[in-house]
Amino acid sequence: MNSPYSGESASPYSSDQSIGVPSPPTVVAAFNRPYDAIHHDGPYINILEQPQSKFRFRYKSEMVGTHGQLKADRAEKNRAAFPTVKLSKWNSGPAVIRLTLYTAEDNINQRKRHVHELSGKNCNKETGICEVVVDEKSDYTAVFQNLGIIHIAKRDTREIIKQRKLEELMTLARVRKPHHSNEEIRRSITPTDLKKIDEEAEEEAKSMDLNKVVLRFQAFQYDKNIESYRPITLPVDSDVVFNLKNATTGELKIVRMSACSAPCTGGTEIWLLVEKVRRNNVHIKFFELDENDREVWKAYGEFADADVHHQYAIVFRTPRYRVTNLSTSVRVKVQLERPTDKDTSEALDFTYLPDSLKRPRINLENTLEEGKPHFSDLPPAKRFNISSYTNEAIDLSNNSKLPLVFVNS
Amino acid sequence: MNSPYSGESASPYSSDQSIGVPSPPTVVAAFNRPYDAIHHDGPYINILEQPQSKFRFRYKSEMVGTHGQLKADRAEKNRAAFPTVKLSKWNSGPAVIRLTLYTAEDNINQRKRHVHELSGKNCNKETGICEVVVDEKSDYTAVFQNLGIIHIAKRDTREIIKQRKLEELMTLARVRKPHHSNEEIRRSITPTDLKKIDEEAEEEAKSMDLNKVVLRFQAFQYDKNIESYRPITLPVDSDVVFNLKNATTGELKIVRMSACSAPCTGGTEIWLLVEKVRRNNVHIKFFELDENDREVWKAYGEFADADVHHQYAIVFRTPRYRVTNLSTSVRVKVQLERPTDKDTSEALDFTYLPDSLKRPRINLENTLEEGKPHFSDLPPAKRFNISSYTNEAIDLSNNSKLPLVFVNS
DNA sequence: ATATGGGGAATCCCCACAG
DNA sequence: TAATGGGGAATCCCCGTGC
Repeated sequence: MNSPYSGESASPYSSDQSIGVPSPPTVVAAFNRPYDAIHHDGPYINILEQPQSKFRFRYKSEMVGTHGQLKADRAEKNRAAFPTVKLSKWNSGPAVIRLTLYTAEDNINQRKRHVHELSGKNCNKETGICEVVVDEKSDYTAVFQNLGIIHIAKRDTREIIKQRKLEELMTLARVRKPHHSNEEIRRSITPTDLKKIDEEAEEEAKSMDLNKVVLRFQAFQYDKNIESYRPITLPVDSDVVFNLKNATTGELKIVRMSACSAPCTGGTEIWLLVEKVRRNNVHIKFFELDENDREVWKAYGEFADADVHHQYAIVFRTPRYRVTNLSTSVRVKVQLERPTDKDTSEALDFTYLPDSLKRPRINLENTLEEGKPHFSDLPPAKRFNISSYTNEAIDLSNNSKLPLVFVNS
Repeated sequence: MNSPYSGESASPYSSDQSIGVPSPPTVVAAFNRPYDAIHHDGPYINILEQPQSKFRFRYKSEMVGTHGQLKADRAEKNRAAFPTVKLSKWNSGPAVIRLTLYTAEDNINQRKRHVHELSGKNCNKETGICEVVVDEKSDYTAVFQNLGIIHIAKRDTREIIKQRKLEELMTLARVRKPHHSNEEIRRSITPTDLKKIDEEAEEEAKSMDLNKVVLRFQAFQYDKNIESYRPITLPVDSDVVFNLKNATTGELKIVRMSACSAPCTGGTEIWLLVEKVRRNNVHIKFFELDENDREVWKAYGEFADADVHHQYAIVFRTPRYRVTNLSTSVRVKVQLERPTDKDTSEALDFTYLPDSLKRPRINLENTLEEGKPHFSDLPPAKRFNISSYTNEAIDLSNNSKLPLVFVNS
């Protein structure tokens, strides 16, 4: 009954902001843009430079040496820029801006403290939290150079979350019962509390996406009266930062393409070398833009699961173009597309050629050996599209869905 | 001075066979074939079925459930066979055949006990050693069904080797000083001994190849006089078993090839999808056999490091055939070849075609857009080999050594 | 050397299929 | 309903390149 959980507020997280400091801020931002806060009378944090959206998170084991810092989204290769925030509508002396990693749920209210940590200058090695002082001299602006994101191993997440929850619970209890000794505080935590924490930690660990984070900023000032820091702004979250080394959030890229034109009738086999994709989570999109860059047509390359070779190569067939009676060739675009997050690779040029059947047929059969199929055995779209010795493609995997053109004995 | 290391024999391993049992056998085989042992008067172990040469070693963490056993080298998919040995020239009652994993140095005398363990029926969970009883009923033959090879993580090897050496040292000391108490034995091991063990373990761990093992067999019989087992044969090693899940020892395989014929003049670009290769450790070998299966010609596909895409794809150019004035096509073979161990993939058929320049030229330039190079700009070997829209290959990696045919804007 | 980036090795997890 | 085989995710290690 004297469990900290059994106080008047349903959740320990709902306690008011004005006391618990410098434990991590837990009230989530109701806004993400400075102008959303105009109705709010006090100071606020203004994100001047968003972090880059793709960045490789590093494991602790990779923390020997250094591996480059999180840059600003709009950083150029020559002119580096870094995540930057400004404390606005504030001129009451030095303040601390605290930066903590949070989870990246779409619904801001569901975001929680992330297990991942920040590394670099101004970052606390224990907590993985970064704090910098801003003042008039710096125009109340904090530039976060030298940030790294430490990828906490999945196997450690449950325990870390549990410890943090325990910590929180004890802090809360201390606030509620300032006259109690540490020993009493510890004993006030019941087995039921512990069980609850265990379960919550389990659940949170399981649902935490280790491949995205947001940076949560909040400003604090030292208050002599309470001899500690208290928040002077609501927290604000940055855009999502995705882990670059990951097939579901990493960068989509076509590294090499075996051909960049094909007949408008479709069905041409093309080979792609790509960066880490997941066979069930990638499409090859062909599309056409009008002069105003509006998409006027799109279609997808065709391939089966078995045509994706170990996340790094895709053998597919071109889709038919929207018109098949072209008299001149048409330039369109191709790109990879990832259904889960709608992300796309850079788009490459691709040329649709007039229907080859309308061009003079050339008989090359005399160059074929006996025992090989004649061109006329092939589907129309293939019949002309390559000369004898490149038309052949053999497939030794026994689960390919595509018909073979030739089979080796 | 009373260190076990300071006894008369230089190495603790050189003590005579007749005492130390059932500690693992340590004297290496002087022979590997039964007929090598004919001059040897006593019983010997005869390997009737060698183990398969490629097998996936499994980590302890993979030992939930089962993943198939080590088969015999000549096992068919329908008719499974297993590593089998026979105790020959022996008819003095039941004996134990012990199977232990050893390292696979070419020089048998350098082989050491391997850190990897055996799993399955008859295998000791602590030691990873397998022992089965043979007798007249079984014709003194042991069939090792149900064997798995447990891959010990590299980070654990040093400590394991160290513990084993310590164990050995204490066993040796006990044999030398049977009247001493365990406590005394332990104290007889000096810091110098420990240091030496540490260093040896470090060195052995570093040099141990975790991707190959041999099975070492030796037979033992229970001796009532000494109340323990003693060896009745020399040990014999099986052929090497390579870890299948490894780029330097795993199976070489061409999964898919973009074309299986090209002109004899060489230089045709071909794409391969392959299983895990290492860019600096793979060649693409073209070769020709005469009617007696003697190799009469070979040449290698040309590619740069950058043409190997993440261990799974290779874009290369065909070598010129030994004759370039063919009037009919010639069938040769292609296969992957791994320099380090001379291993090769299955060979595929490949056809060299008569020089395309001798065939009628076909002008398809009217299908090309302006701004693209004309065929005549291409090297001769490329000029004819594919029609306009498949001759294009774009390369977006900025480190490719090969000239691009077209470059996207 | 040290800072940055990146490839892939080593380890671990889990799915699909054929019983 | 466990035995088999295999792909790839998660973790970790180390190399080439440019100060």
